[in-house]
Amino acid sequence: MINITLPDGSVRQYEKGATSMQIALSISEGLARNVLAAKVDGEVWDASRPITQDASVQLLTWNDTDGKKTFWHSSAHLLAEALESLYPNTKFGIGPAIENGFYYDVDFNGVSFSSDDLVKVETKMAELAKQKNEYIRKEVSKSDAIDYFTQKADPYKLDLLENLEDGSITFYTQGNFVDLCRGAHIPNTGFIKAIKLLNVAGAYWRGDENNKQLTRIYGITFPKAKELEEYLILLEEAKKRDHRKLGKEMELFTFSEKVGAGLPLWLPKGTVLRERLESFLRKAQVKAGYQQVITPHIGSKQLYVTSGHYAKYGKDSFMPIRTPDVDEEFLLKPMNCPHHCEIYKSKPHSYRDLPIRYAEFGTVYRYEQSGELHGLTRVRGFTQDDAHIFCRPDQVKDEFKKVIDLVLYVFNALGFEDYTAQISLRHQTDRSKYIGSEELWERAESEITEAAAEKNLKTVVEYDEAAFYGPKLDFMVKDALGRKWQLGTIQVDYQLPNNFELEYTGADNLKHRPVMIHRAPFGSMERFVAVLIEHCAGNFPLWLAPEQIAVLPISEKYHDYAKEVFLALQERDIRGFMDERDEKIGRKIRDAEVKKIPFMLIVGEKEQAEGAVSVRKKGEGDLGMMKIADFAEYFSGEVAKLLSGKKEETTTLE
RNA sequence: GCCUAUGUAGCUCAGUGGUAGAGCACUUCAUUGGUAAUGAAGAGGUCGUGAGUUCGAUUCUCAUCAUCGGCUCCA
Repeated sequence: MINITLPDGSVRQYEKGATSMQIALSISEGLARNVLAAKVDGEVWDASRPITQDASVQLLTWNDTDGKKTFWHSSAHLLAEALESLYPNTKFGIGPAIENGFYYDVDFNGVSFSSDDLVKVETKMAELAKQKNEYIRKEVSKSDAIDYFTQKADPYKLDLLENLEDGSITFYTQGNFVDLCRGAHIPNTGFIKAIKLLNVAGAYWRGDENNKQLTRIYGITFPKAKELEEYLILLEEAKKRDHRKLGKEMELFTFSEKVGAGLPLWLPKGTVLRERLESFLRKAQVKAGYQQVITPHIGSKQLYVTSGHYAKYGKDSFMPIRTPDVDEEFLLKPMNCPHHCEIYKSKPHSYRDLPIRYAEFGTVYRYEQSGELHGLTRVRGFTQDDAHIFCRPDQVKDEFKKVIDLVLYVFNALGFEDYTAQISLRHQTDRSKYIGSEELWERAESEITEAAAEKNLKTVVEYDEAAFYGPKLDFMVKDALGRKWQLGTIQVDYQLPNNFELEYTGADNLKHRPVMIHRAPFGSMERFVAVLIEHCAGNFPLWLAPEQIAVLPISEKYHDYAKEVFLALQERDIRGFMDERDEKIGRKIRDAEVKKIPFMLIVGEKEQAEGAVSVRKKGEGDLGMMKIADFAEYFSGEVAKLLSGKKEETTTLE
């Protein structure tokens, strides 16, 4: 007999060789029907795999992340089986589960395949799923495995096998399809009830552009048809929130081929939005002890040679600008920090002066690869809400914590709750790509980690994600389509102060080197606005909305009064427009709703007589009549509510 | 940069080897209205750009630019 510990801590006894499926059956039949796999001592196993010694077992169903992953990974095998039966010469790369679904990288050996062919494959998959073929695990020796794939002439599987150790190699078979696979899998293909292949894309074998490009087929599956329907509706909803679509519709920004790819043009309404965000942050930064600075858009190449960035990124950058007479070279500013270092150097500093915090909404230019450009989230010219903190080594942790406070204040005020804080550290073993001493790195890494812990941040640690000059703490959020974007970032840098030979005079009257912290709560204005648009589906917080009110006269007779109302509110910094078109009120309201205007002010005979407006709130309807001054007060109250409440700070209407 | 797809009016999209159409938006006229679309008329495009095939190209071919979905990269 063996002892099986269940997640609730209870221990049950089973025959040696019992399977997770049998354990599930002993608990309840309903559970057994839903078991996809099991975690045995922390490792995901097939539910049919015999357990031969005492173990802790967690049964996995669709409700567990690992259950879903197993389900999707098994679906990838089903996709491969369908492809092999439809396109017999196909060679297979890898087919993992991903966050939402799965993909399989395949080589069609010259046979053309496009998204039009997906339906055919889906149909085949559904047909194979109905056969309820079991996923059968088999341990094989390395030589047998090599023989099998040599005979099958699959170079990718042979390549994978090279890195596997004899004795740990398993094959999985379902129906007529055999795959090299670690597992685990769901019991049989019958669990897969709803299948959707989403798109086709190219992907290099092993992610290396020197290798052959394979065809990657993305798909998603569900145990119930209804869940697939819901997922597809969700995708549709996400598309409606796409910042590129809303940005165009709401006239926030545009691009022009003539201006150049990846160079956004901010339209008047987008500019209002951006400037509101900037002044919001500027205000918070003044309170936090930052000083605003301004630096030019180009800088001598020598500046970036000094900083070390030219050596690392110069060749991928925009080409240097040359002066006509002297042989001088200038770069479009790819970053603000070297400029700020020179500001720091413009006068001597005492340890008493530190920390010094220079902030700048600095526009930078980077030559991003053409295939990488994407709306406002990935562009070639963008404005960072940058700042550099120059401090003493003993101040790093405290400053770091203050920056975390600032980032959280910004996120709170804007309603971002679903973010991840990622601590990016060095590669665990390979230290070759980093500059700076081991001692400084260790110190920086531990201080970041401690600061995050002391601020109770929920964090994930990622190795090999640090910048080459120091570790960082990044705030990641997801866009409407589930893609993750880095917004805020905080980075410790012991290197740049060295390169620029920054100094301060210590209490000991000796020269010391300050530490730099780079930080940007928004990241870049472009990316932040993009994510914000998707986050709120274009329904911006009242204080940010480019147009906060629409004054809608019932008819031409009340245009003069409407103007009076509009000017009175403009006087109080309330933004908006008058709709003086020759349309009926119903039409004006509809158009204002579609344009996502937060407040509609309807004025007609009654309102004019009483010096009032009829207030209609977007999405909620008629709020009734108010005197103009009362509305202005109510409005300011709403703004204040949005900006306060969540945190200690309050900001008044700007 | 690489692979796949796409590019027609301000926007969303039809369409064809014989020099283009719809809806919305826009303009004009009528209408002066009370909480999600008043009616009528009109104007608007060298069909992304360049070259080739052809009697003739928006349509076919090639190149190029941009965009889409990925890959790689990201100070």
